[in-house]
Amino acid sequence: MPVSTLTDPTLKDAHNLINTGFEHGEMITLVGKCEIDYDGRASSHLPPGERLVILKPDGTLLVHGNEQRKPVNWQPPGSTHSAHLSGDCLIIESVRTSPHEELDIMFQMVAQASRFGLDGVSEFNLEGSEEDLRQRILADPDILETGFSAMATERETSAGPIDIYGQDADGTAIAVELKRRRVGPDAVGQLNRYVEALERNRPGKSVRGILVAPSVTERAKQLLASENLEFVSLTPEQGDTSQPTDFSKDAEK
Amino acid sequence: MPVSTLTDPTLKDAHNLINTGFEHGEMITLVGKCEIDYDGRASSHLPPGERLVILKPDGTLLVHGNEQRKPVNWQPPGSTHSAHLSGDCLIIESVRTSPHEELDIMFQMVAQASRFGLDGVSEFNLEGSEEDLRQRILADPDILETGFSAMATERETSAGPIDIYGQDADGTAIAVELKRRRVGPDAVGQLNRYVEALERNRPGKSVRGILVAPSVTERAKQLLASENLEFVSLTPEQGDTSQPTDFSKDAEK
DNA sequence: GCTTAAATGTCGCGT
DNA sequence: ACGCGACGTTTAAGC
Repeated sequence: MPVSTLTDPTLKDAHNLINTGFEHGEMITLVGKCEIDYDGRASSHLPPGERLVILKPDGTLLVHGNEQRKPVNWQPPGSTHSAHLSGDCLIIESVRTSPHEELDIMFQMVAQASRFGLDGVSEFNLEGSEEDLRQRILADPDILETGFSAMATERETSAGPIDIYGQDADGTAIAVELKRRRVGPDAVGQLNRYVEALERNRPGKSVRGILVAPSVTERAKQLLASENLEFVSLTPEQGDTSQPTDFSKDAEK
Repeated sequence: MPVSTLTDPTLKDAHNLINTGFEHGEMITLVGKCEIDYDGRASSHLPPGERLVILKPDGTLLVHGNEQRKPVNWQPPGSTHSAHLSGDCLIIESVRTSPHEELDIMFQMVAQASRFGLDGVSEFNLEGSEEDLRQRILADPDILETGFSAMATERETSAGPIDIYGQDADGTAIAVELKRRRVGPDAVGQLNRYVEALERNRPGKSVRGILVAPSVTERAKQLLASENLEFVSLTPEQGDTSQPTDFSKDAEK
């Protein structure tokens, strides 16, 4: 796993390293003082400052400062990168199409330039997702409500797809919206759209709407009540008995 | 702007560099082969593979592969990092509290280790945000609708804050929801929640709801119609006459 | 600290 | 390519 690193290189040497990295489809990192312009979905300008710049072979570009998880500037995968020297600056240009977005990084000084290859993507499985919550309910529908039976997942309505569509012991239709974590008003609005869409399609017949999540906020609880929707507390993970002290914040139906 | 870099260091030397970086409040980057476990809001495991790891002095941790804008694993700012040698591994531990989240990175091999300081945050102003759109309307309310007058921004309702609350030439109340880009059903649901909250609070009096965005999707248009809500096409930027070919996709009131 | 909604959100999946 | 919704969303602002 070879890494080529230049410390305090001339801009010309940094430029050469970058181009070699491009040719080999490698990762490139640059540390130095630079000024940055972005124009695309929005636009921004960063005055000269010290940053870490990362170029990935898939066209991703990241600019990181010394704080925050989010890059201060970036380009998404698929962008096209190029580097050139102009006067006393090393300029990195990144262009994306559809939508058109452009990012220009002007380096006054490069303190470090590196290039290296990384192996491809490896197996990665995340546990605790909304999909896990769905599987939990489909495997044992009674945990949602005694007598519940699932009839479809991702059932289409004019307002969008319902996570689980089913019926209760009486045969009344139920729309179930799943959330992996505590929810606010947005999730209630989502469920409400689906229920209203179903009711518009089957006039006269009522449809129950059930929001399934670990818990709901107070405002969401009020909205559920005013829309005549229901809530069932479930987590994606089976034996999740976390935060017993937070029990007071769990909203019940 | 001093950068200390080690190429193909022993794990012991890499360990020393990391601890020195911690002491000095510096950025640290590591390139090497590692295995990663995460447990917190969800949980995941990454088998051994080559990655770029970034540690920021504010407690941020990023793990990047050779693709994607998003890190494959991370810890948010405020996390606590530590490094130690264990057998033939260099282990980085990161812990976050509230919620408790833990990330363990086990390096089998380090190809590059660096530490360097970056100067603080600098001026950064983004243009084209929803706030810009709001300013545009407040400066000239007629661009929304002739006779419109704004009475409040972020006006609170039982369903949440309305972007702009005002009235039309007839004195009828209007809730305005702003979006900086083309919107889907979620934005319609949001506006609808606000309008219904206002109507619940002032029974008998009707409230108009206007969604302001560059354009809406077809489904959103249908939802607007079924909820009796309106749409006005505006962009955050003044002279934004982009995508004339997309005009057919702009929904009109 | 919790809630709420914006974001250059990003990302994957479906049409 | 666009629509749609999940995401360990992250982040900021208000309370």
